[in-house]
Amino acid sequence: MPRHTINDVARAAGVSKGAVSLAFNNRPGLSPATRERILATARELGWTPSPRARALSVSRALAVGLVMARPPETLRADPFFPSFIAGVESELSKHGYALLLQVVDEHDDEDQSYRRLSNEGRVDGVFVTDLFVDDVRPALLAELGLPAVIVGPALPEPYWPAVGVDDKPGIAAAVAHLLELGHTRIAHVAGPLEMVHGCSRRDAWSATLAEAGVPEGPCIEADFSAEAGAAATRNLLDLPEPPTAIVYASDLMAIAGLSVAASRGIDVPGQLSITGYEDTELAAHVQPPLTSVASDVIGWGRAAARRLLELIDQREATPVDLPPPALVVRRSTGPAPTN
Amino acid sequence: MPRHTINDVARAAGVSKGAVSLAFNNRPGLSPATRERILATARELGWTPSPRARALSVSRALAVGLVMARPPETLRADPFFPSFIAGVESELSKHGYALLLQVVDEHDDEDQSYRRLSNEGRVDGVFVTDLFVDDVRPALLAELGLPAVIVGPALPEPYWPAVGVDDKPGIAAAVAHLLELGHTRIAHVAGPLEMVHGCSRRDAWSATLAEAGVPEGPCIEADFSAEAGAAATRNLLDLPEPPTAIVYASDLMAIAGLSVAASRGIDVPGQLSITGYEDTELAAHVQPPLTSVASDVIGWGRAAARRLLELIDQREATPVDLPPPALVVRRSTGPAPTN
DNA sequence: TCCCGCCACTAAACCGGTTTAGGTGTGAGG
DNA sequence: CCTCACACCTAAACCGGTTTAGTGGCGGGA
Repeated sequence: MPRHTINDVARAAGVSKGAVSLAFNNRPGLSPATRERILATARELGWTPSPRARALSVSRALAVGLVMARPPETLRADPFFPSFIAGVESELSKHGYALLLQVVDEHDDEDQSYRRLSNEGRVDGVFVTDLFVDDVRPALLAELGLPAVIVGPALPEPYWPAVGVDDKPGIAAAVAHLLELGHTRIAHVAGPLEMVHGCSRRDAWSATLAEAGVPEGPCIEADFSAEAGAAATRNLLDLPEPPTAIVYASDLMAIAGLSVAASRGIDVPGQLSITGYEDTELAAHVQPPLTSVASDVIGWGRAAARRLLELIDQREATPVDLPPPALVVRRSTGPAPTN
Repeated sequence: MPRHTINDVARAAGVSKGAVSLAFNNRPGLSPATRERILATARELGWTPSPRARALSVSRALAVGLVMARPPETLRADPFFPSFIAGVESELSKHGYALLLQVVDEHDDEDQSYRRLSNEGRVDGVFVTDLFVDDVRPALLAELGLPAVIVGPALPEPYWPAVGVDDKPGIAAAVAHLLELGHTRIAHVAGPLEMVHGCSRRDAWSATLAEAGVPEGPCIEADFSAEAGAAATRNLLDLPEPPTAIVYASDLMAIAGLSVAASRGIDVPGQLSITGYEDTELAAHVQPPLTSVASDVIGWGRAAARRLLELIDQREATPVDLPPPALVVRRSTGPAPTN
């Protein structure tokens, strides 16, 4: 069956196609009666304006892009994207927008990706995730004139539209929790420090300790992967004076760390307390259940999408208020060993 | 800067825009010299045909859709999609196609999603994942006339284009491995049996045991989530004669199971052997490292994309040959307890 | 009574490609 | 010398919407 077009609706309603367009974009210039008649006719015919044609004439793509630049290996276990995308989608679909996904392996390709998306006009805006400290992408996107929302903790330059849950309160809560339990040698297994969210979590850990007047424990840089988390843990435990608590920058690393401790016969939380970040589904189902930091990733996605659409339409930014990340205390944290 | 259009190129090359189109779709009717001149001019101007306009005139969307219908909660920890999407994308981008993503919470919404994607003409085809036994979607898509590729183990009706790694060999390998180790009470924690991949893994487990002449151990239906995996494990261990080995339909459930065993002081693999499915990154980093079944999900995504594009273009299907899933033996499996 | 302005609406141009129906120039065949 | 076919290219229609310029009718003020 050949789909209906605006012409069919116009003919059926006895008006010009211009009128149909006016009715559907509820623009002034039609009598209420005519408007209603047109809408009714369209409903009857089951007609809906074609995004393809609309996109061409309004010179908009009616889609936004998300480029995931991690190697698939790292991507595999990432619990963040599916939830984030769910939130994004729920907002986009309300406005007739679609989400275009790209996955590239190399960071070089990522630039190309944005370039192509932009000058093929496939998207009207993009999300930028996994920002690096000194990332070139904001500059690139500015040059391309492509609206972009940075997904992640706030940046130094506040004028760049970033939407994100500040991870500081989450990490701070974890550190505070450990301090309360009497720990004084609190280590950190960080994400890559060249990444903004790796760096900001490390800073939060460091700042919280400083505020409490407790000397900073050792910090090892890892890359959010289980492998690296395990290696970092081994290094920490091999220290002459190993920490009594480790704050990990991700659940994945924390779970790997848990397993390293177990394999060495180190009791968690008796001899070692461990906290994760992200509150993966699995966190509650490892042994012992992992204390972690949970944030509302879906709401975050929704907020980011809303902001991006505002940017595209050059509308005023509505303030986003996301709940701060919350510490979920489980059994991987306990009183500092007394010896 | 205003982007260039086909008209600019035509003018610059001193030809009509029709000629430019011919050159770019390398269609006959141009002398090699002219063709080359046009392409050179375009290259110089940095012009590339606009998918928007192309989509309108060829009546194609130049995009395909993927609808993820799981509740975000289940989606969160799913290691499948990111890799799969990476594979899909790598194939699509070669052909100027884009991937449109939708996430819906309810299965009812999923139908709506496909309907909308189809009759808004947003996509030329879709992937169908997480197929149910007696799923209505194939019928719906057939009715809509929307090309679709089912992602998952092969279906009863072979004429429906399905691309997937048959999970039978993987599960069979796991069961065979356990049998070799002397296990005779081998249980299964299944995915939802109303889902094709839940069902097919259960069947594979059952069939392999039958072929070996070993009586079927208990089978508990779960839903691929960690929570359900843990509950199922508790049930199995509470049996008067608990199994000595459990084959899980997913790593997530297996890891949760591992943790249940640990919390009860049951030694894995001394008293209980455990296998997962999917070979998540974490599998190698839990305690003990999990024996699991790995498949080439990226290659799978690539194959599915290739098939879908063929379907859309009404081309002949090139045979897909994906490596069968392979058993990765780690330390969660060992000889059956002797008592 | 005439003119002006406004409302409701239509006709046509436009977005940027593809595609089809010609149109021109050249060489071969009769 | 005329015709015909063919190779090469152009002009214009088309995809399905949006948008702008313009038209007809009607009420109100002078």
